[in-house]
Amino acid sequence: MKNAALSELFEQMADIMEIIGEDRFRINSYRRIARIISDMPTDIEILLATDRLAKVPGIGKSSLAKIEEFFKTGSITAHQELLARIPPHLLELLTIPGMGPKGVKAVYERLNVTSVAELKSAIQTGRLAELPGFGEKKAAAIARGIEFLEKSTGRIRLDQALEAAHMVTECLWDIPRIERIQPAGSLRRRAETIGDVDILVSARKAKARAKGAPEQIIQSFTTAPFIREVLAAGQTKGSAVVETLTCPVQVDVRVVSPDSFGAAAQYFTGSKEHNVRLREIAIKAKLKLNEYGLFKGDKKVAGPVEEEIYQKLGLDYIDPLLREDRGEVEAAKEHALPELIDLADIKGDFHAHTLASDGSCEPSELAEAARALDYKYICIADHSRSSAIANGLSPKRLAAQIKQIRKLNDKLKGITVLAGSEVDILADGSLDFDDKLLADLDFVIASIHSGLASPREKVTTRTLKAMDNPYVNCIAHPSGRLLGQREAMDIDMPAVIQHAAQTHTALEVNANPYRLDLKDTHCKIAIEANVKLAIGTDAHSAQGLGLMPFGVATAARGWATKADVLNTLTGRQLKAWVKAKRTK
DNA sequence: GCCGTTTTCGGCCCGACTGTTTTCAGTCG
Repeated sequence: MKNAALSELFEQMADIMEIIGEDRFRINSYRRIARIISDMPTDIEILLATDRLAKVPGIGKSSLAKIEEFFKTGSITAHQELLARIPPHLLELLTIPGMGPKGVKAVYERLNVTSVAELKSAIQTGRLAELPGFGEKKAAAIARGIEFLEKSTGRIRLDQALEAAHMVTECLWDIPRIERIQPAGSLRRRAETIGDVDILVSARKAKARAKGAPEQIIQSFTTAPFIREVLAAGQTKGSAVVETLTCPVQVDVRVVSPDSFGAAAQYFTGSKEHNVRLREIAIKAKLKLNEYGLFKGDKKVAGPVEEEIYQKLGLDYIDPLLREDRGEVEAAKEHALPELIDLADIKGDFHAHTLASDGSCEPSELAEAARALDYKYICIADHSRSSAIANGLSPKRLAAQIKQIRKLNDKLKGITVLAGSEVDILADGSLDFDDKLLADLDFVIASIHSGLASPREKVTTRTLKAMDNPYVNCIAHPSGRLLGQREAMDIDMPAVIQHAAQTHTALEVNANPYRLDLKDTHCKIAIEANVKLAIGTDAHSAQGLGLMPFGVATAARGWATKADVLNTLTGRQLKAWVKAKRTK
């Protein structure tokens, strides 16, 4: 699948066009195309071959020709021509915070700077500060930007963003007269990774310079003990780097007035693309939408309450989890939004490890923790023998564990422990345990833990073959990715989804914030193909069961309703669901 | 470059903060 590579080409063309000063609307459409392609859950080559690509909004004749050329020749002439106009490493300068296209153009044309290293030296020798439009402070800011870039790992995981948000929120609640605090941005949308954390605050009116006045709120934030560096501190906006246990996180705090709180929440939650769609609708209705409210002329028609913004635009309320411009605006118009799965719908967890493999709890402790969460069942799914590094169970040890779990269930009330396994899918697609043993289990999840870098054909066939087994109920972490650490396998996900539908196999939504696998867009095509999602925390401890909300959010971002998620079944319904495949 | 229930031409989202500026451009989200 070449979506990512192709998207990158369009992004690069847009970057270069910005530096050389092309028409900004033209640039925008290139960026839009890049996003459409990277968001696309299906292989773009297939869309192209089946004449469906031309129907995708945002892709016109010109870009269609470029995409065709890409698949015919492996490159795009227009891209090559643009590349030839700038030095090879110039685009890297754009990734430096504080350096935009105009800045890059200036340092290149006037100082002949063509790389980050050369820019560094231009700062050190003072040449950058002398450049018109620059100055001492700007040069220093760019130097810090380079330093930040060299240290930072880019985007952070959801759990890390939540930790930073929690630290700042706790500190803000200490300020008198604070009324509301609302994390916004990609964190509120529960995107799989987060760039920076946005937090909105409103306070009851306070006298100027009193605690609770906007500037004072920003000051309380930027002088908090966990702040490593202040990036900006204005009247209503503060931006700073928060030092969390695991990593530095950029946090933006914005103070908004209560009568604009809903509009601000809408605006700062995004996504950018979703907001652009909303503003287009506003303009067509002769309204103006900004972070202060929805206006008809000078009159504010909505502002304090987020729901009212949508209502006044003629839309059903759109859950933040759906605000990605992936069809939610159209659905809201037609009253066709899904009723999203909610944490309260979850009746059990399909993926937990015990001391028997690499977990830290006994089954009984996990059962207690699951009961505390109001679950009806929890599936113990320890590793199988091939995952030797995780102390995977031999057939003999698994048989003993099954007995142990049956015994435990005799004693337990209100919760059922399901005997399961996270059985390894071996290199040839066969499983680590024979069918006879698997038949004794209540629920079987199968997954790949080795050879993740194998070619597409291989990993795909392995997964498809595993699904053919009548005892495999679910494929765990189907892509194998670890956010920020390991790329997903090159697996043909549409084929996996199609086969899951045919074989009555669920696909896991692994709730661990490192994984979130299936990812949101794949969840959506799985649901459209009538495949059930099984959310599993992959817990290695009792606390690990608490990761469930990440999985629920990811499924919901893929438009999952209660009916799409296996975890909402009662124990009895689940048993019937498992049996249906075995007796097929 | 894309698009059309005002449009096949002429539009295309909006504001805060910063720094370098004597009134605004660049960057960011």
